Amino acid sequence: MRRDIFQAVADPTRRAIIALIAVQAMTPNTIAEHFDTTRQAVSKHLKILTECELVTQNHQGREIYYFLQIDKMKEIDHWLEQFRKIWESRFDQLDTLLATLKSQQQ
Amino acid sequence: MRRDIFQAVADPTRRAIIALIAVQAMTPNTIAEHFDTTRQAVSKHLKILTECELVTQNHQGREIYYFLQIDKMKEIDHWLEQFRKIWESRFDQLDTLLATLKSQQQ
DNA sequence: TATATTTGCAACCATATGGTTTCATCTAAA
DNA sequence: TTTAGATGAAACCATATGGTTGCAAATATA
Repeated sequence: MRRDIFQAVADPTRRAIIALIAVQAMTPNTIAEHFDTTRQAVSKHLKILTECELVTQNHQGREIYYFLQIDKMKEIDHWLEQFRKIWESRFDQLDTLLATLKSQQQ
Repeated sequence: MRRDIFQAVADPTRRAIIALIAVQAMTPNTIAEHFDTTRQAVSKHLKILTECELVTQNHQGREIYYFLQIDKMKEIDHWLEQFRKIWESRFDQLDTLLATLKSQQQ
């Protein structure tokens, strides 16, 4: 079972959970109140987010606060870096195609 | 069937395809040579990438060159923006937790 | 101590996903 | 015109995914 940050972020509910707890740590019950789904479903999402180290637990009595490991989000940013270089330097989206046609002529 | 850029990017093979054609447009056959899978599987990935407008086709005779719509990648960058603001301003990852504890005391 | 609250986990289910093989279509070349 | 190459689409399959309900464990409260 693949567990990486890209797969974690693929689900829209998980993206919403991430945005939610980025502002303030929350318990599963509180998080579930924000969605039209069961607490258990949210709990499964939190498990996935925990497995890829995107969130961390903090036990407070019988409540468990989940908070975002924002540094982990930098992995996506880092992956985007290679493309950012391209879109910042490229005049036109057709450049790769033109490069291809040019290489074909060789 | 959900088709957004986050779901498109969730698959490691698709991420590799994206990185591959970011440099130079390629045909399905050429792309498939880079992976330990069938051409048809690559074709399915290209279909998904096309459906969410991450790649575009350019017909050259009986060959079809696929090239990356790099601008679409900016959508991920844009989504990351909200978190970038946080990780650039936050001294410590525990800040949200501390904020939570503080709000509890009220 | 007995009860209520919060949570995680297991079992189950319908559907999505990623892969394969097979086949039809379109275009270039003999 | 016939043949070969490049591609997309359909059918099929094993597994992953996201959801549910039910239950057990741990902790706070009456």
